This record gives sequence, C-alpha cells and structure tokens, in this order.
Amino acid sequence: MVEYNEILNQTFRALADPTRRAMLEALRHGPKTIGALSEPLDITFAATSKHLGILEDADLIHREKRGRERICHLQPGHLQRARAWLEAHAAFWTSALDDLEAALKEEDESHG
Amino acid sequence: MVEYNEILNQTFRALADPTRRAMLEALRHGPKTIGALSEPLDITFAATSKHLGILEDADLIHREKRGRERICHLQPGHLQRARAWLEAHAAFWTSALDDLEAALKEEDESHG
DNA sequence: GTTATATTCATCCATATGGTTGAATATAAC
DNA sequence: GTTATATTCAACCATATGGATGAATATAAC
Repeated sequence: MVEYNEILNQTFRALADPTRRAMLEALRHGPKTIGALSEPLDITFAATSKHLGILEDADLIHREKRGRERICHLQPGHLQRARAWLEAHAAFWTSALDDLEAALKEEDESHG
Repeated sequence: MVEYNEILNQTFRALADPTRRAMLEALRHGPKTIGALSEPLDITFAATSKHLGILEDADLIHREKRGRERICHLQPGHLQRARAWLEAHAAFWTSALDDLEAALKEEDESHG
C-alpha cells in the first residue's frame, strides 16, 4: 500500500515541473501519443517518456499500448488527493488568518 | 516580476516535501519559532532554516524577527494560485472524463 | 563585558532530477 | 524478410536537493 504522504509527495512533485504541467494541459484536449506530446515541447522522446513515467507513478496519466504507439490518457485518481489537501489547507489557512485578524481588531476596539 | 509558471513551480515544489508539509501543518496551530518547528522533526536548525527558505520563496510563510528568535507565520498568498490551478484542472479533468464516459455509454446504447 | 541562546551561513556529501545520446525492442509498411 | 517508425532502456552528465557539521552573527541574560 502506498501511503497517503507518499501519494502527496509524488503528486506535488509531478506537478512541480512546468514541462509536466504542459503535458497534462495538452492531454486536456484528448489522449495523445508520446510523439504528439513531445513535439511541441522541444525535448527528446526519451525525456518525454521519463516525464510520463513520473506522471504515471503519480497516477495522473496512464499509457495504453496500441500497436507500436502508446496513447496517453489523463487519469483523475490522485489529483483529487492533492486537491483535497490543498483545499483543506487553503480554507483553514484563510479562515485562521481571518479569525486572527478579527481577534486583533476586536482586541484593538476593546482597548480603544 | 515572478511569472505565473514560476510561482506554480515553487509552490508545488515546496509542497512536494513531507517535512515542509509537516511544517505548514504545525503552523496551522499558530506561529512558531524555528526551534519549536524543528524540535518534532528531528532535523537540525540549519536544515529547518533551509526548508523555511524554500517555503518563504514560495510565499507560503514569512519570518518575523523578534529579538534573537524568528517567528514563522503562515501566509496564504501563493497557495491560492496552486489551489486555483489544481481546482481548474481537477474540475475539467473529471468533467471531461465524465463526458467521455457519457459519450461512450450513449454510443454503446445507440449501437445496442 | 562575558556567556549562553537562536538562527543563519558556508561547506561538504550522497542522492535525485532533467536532460542527452545511442542501442534495443516492438510493431507496421513494403 | 527487410526496412522504417514509435517508444523505451541504459549510460552518462550537470545541476539541484535534503541533509550534516562547524563557524559566524545577533541578541538576551548575567
């Protein structure tokens, strides 16, 4: 079993690279072969393949073998985990800081 | 000006390390000194300081100098950027896959 | 002023990362 | 079967990363 923390590590790491984000964005317009993916990125097939390995480890895509080519598909899977983490923290964060601000203001008023 | 892509790089990179996520979680309970932060992490002050530098670069925290200590505070700033990116993609992603599924199902039914 | 405490800085180290290149593999086209 | 195409594999390289250690800095305590 891959633990939660490890999933977040892989997912955030996968998203931290602009080339990989570009790949995910390209895949929004539909599944693509490795060749089609690497073409606009100006890197070799091998480099593309490595990036896809990282995205696949993070469960953000999967590769389907079709003849001599591989078709890459988006896979929602762990993106939701990362999203949930961020969501929870962003929300708490903001509200905690709002509370702090409100508390400071109140304190200020009670002393004013 | 730090461009959008660079912000995402820094933010996701900052979040990709479990030690740094633990730090952010610790800071949810209120501001803390470097010492208080590093204590439960079992790493040196220097390592803690480096991690904080990365979190600060990503605009996720800021350090306030108070006497000989530094107080670390959460800072919502760029977390929202990362969140927005993930949010947009997760939403699109899921709905695109839902659409695909629906389309396949419909096609299936029209052929059945 | 001297000493203790909190933090950072400068090295240094092992490993990970993103990239390349050229060989290997698998399948399609002829 | 031979050749061409799509992709991966195996080195290899330069740089980044996460960590440690010991010296430096700044401030508090005495």
